[in-house]
Amino acid sequence: MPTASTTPSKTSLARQWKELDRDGRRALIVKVAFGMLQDDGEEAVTIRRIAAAIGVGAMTLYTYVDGLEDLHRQIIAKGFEIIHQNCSSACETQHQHDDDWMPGARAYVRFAIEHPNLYHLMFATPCDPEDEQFDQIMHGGFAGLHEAVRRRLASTGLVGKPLEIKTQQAAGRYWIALHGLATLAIAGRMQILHGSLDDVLEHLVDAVSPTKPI
Amino acid sequence: MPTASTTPSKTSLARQWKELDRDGRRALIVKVAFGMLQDDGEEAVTIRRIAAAIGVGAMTLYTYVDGLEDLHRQIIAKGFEIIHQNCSSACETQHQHDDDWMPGARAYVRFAIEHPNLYHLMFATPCDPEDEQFDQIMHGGFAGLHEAVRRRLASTGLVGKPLEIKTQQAAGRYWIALHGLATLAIAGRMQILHGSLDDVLEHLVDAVSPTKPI
DNA sequence: TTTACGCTCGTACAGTGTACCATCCTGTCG
DNA sequence: CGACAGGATGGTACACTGTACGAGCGTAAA
Repeated sequence: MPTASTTPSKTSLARQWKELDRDGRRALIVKVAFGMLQDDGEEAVTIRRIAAAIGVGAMTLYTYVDGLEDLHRQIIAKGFEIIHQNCSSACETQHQHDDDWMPGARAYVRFAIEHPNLYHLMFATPCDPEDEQFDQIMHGGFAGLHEAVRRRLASTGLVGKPLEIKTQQAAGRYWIALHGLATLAIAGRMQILHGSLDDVLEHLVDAVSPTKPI
Repeated sequence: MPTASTTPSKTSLARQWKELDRDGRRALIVKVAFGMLQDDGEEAVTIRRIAAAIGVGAMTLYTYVDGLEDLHRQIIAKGFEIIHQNCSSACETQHQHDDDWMPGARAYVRFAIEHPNLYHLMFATPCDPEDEQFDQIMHGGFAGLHEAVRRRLASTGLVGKPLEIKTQQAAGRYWIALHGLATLAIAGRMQILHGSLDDVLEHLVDAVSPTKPI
């Protein structure tokens, strides 16, 4: 009885597990947890459930992952990789001189809506400024957005000299708007706004995109 | 040894409890839970802990509250009341013909930053469109924001006829921006943006505020 | 062969929400 | 005044959670 679910069978996972080395097993754990987050929500991501899915004792996971929080960090890092990739490729597909801000914005919001549990985990998990690993991940994710904004501004002639701070601030506002829309949409709070999500997004991007030289 | 904590002593709560009627006890439970959320975070809001704080058995709470989810709903409703009140009074204090959008925006973001756990609970809790109680609460909260935006637009002459849909959409964008900033600030993600929070807020509000007649 | 080390996981502890049900208290009726 | 009914109370229990501890194991080095 094959199902449409992306979850591999337990026996398949057990076979994979046996053949993998340390890093591979670590990756497999994250992958399984990732799938569970996607399919069943954050509360379903449980050490015992993951272990059972792979076909291994619960305590075994602790040999490869430093507890549930660490596992969450791994999932978040993977999430930032994906969103970075999605938005980058969405920006690439348009012509360089096109000043259309929408494809990247749409890719961002679509990612959030298609991965609500993941997006929530990525941004609702509080991170302390001391954690340099988290800082690394965040900067990596934001760097992609900033780069896209910088190039777009350059292509439209809105920025002559490389005013890093200014473009970073503009990217920040862009990000804030996208993030606000994404989180409200995920939480099911968009129904009280009139108009389709795409319309809202378009007007929002229009409002927040720099139209004067900065 | 008096502390600065807002948490009343257990004996005091037990005394209150005895003197209260059904609704009063229900309100007391929500109040205690509210304080715990504020002081110790969402995970600390526990049936057993609340019951212990009041000095009553855990199962007793179920006579007044329909489980933890219902309790969360009560807290969320209280949160919307407060944010509505804060933003309204902030908007009132400025002159009617003043087109400054900042006081209300500042009040909104300040509320979120001063009540991070509450704000997170209010907006991260997914609500299904069927739940009309939730719908009621949401509409109440948003109505205040919409009203403020509508009056401001009217005072600046940007809207002649009462174009409800348009002003509601404008209010939606305003809200999305504030919400995005608030959630990123709460999650500690603002450090990678340059400039103070107030600067970011000012530029953001400037970008998202309607400047042409709509 | 002996020793050492890392992987595995059964057991256990301290939590969680909450269902069930015996007890008790209180208000009402005979 | 006594008896009964109904709601409030909370002890116990079940199914979960994360994870600490330590015993058993296979493999590799000495």
